[in-house]
Amino acid sequence: MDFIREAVDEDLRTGRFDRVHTRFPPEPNGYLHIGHAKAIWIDYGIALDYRGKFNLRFDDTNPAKEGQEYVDAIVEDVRWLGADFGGRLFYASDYFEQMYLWAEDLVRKGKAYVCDLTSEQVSEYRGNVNKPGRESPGRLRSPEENLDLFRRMRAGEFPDGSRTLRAKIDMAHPNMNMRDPVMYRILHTPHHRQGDKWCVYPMYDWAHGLEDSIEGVTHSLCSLEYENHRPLYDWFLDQLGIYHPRQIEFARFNMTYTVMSKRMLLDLVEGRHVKSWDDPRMPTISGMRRRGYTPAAIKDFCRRVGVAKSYNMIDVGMLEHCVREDLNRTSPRYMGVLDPLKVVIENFPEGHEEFMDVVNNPEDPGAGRRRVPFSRELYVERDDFMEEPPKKFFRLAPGREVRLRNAYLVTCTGFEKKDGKIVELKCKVDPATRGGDAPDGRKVKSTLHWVSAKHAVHAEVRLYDRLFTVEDPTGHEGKDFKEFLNPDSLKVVRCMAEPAVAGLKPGDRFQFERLGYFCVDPDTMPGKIVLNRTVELRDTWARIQGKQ
RNA sequence: AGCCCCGUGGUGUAGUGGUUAGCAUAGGAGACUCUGGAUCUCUUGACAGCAGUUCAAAUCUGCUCGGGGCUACCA
Repeated sequence: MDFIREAVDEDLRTGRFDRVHTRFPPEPNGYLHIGHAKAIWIDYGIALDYRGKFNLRFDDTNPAKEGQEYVDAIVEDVRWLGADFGGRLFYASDYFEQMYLWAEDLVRKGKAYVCDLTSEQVSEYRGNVNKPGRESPGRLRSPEENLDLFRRMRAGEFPDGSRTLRAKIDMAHPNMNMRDPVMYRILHTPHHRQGDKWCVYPMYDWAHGLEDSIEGVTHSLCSLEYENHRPLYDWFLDQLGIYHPRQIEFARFNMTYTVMSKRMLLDLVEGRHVKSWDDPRMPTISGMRRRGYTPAAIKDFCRRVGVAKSYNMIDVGMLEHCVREDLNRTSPRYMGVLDPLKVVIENFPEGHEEFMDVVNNPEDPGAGRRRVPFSRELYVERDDFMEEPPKKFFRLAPGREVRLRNAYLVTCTGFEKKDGKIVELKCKVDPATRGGDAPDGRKVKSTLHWVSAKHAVHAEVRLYDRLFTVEDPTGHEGKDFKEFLNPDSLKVVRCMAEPAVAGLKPGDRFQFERLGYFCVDPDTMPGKIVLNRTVELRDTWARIQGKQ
């Protein structure tokens, strides 16, 4: 039970509302990111918990920055996340006429006026936190004159920026938002849904409460930065005397090793530091989807992050934990080698091949089995062999016996070196251990993944690492966050995988045993498989190495 | 500086006058294991400070300190 649900409970108990209705109100000027997922799960989750309604509403009041591309992407992301808005998809721009009528209403009541100040003057007249503002000359005009001017603004008689409609509140208010905020600006810019119907557009503070009111929203949930706007939200609704929803603010979250603002994400895209909004390194919903994250993992993450009002920085490790937990249960396993080292099984006949019967997912008996070919020449992972193994290294080394997963126990009998680099391993199998167990019960300390050379499927694998080299790229004064971009955030390698991998389709997720979770990238074409590494498995050995 | 908000283990969060201050994650130790994965067990670690109210304070009050937000014709 978080503080928002407590407030909702209270409102229901006191009769302030007799139902619950929330909304998620994105501006279509960028792609959704993981922070939006949290907002969605608060909004939608509360609607679900209280059997209320949930709207997806585009807050499309600024045609200069918004576009249909973003609308489409956002709808797709919200659907994919699993927030079911049914037919409740709305647009603030559909309410422009009603908003305009209400604005005229305020003008008539003497609560709003047309201001002729330039934007620089408006800013100057506003004063600052220590100094009260000065009143605009427009304040003195009669309602009739203001009404005439406002109608002519709408009619397109004045150039962009020449006038605004402002609320008449208090130029000395300690809350800067109450110092006669601008309600409408003149903008001769076509709107992506309204075309050139309008040349005055409403500002957020004026529009948002009206949108909520029109839709019958009960709880208008938003982030902390709007706390100081609540008095204004309430003021407009009170002046109009219309249905009055309750705004409640919660803290958004930051995550280590990434950035979360639309502006910065746009900067990364436009500066070509990433390939696109859906680059798998991006914290965008589309990027995470492409990387292999699941809606369930993201939802679980949002649940664990919680809802509160304090500044917070979430360890990206938490997100990784959530996706591992989900994928561990649901992903079929395959074997693939990212850095191949050839192995010749000397006592295995040339040209002979066998098929090993393998469980697809040990966590899910229903996932079935498959057959994996085994032959004389194999690939194993290069770092699964050491010529001179340190203590605690349990994998292959000269004379040592290990298990090839689901196949045989093998012993390393020798290796070949060229220019100081190991190029080939020689091993022998114990034929009695077919399947992986020794009849005499002897144990080995390690199990390796492998791929039959002759049957191997080639794929391009994109290995992702954190986008930034520091936990908080925006927290270094005087430095641009892009200075901390990780030059190694993307590494592309070729991998050798077992044949079953050739049958996968874009979007399919799976585990490469011992390596991590991967998914098939949409760049995959006939004859070219492209895989993304979602996240590595927990790696105890890497930790031991790190300590040494 | 004016207004607003927030301070609980490393991180995130629960707690609503009486709790051995809970949970998750991360860290440590061990068990088990055909993934050094998963699973299981144990474990380190927190109420920003100072006063006050009270039999009793993380919880109520005041002050101090610390952090964040606000001064767009963006949202």
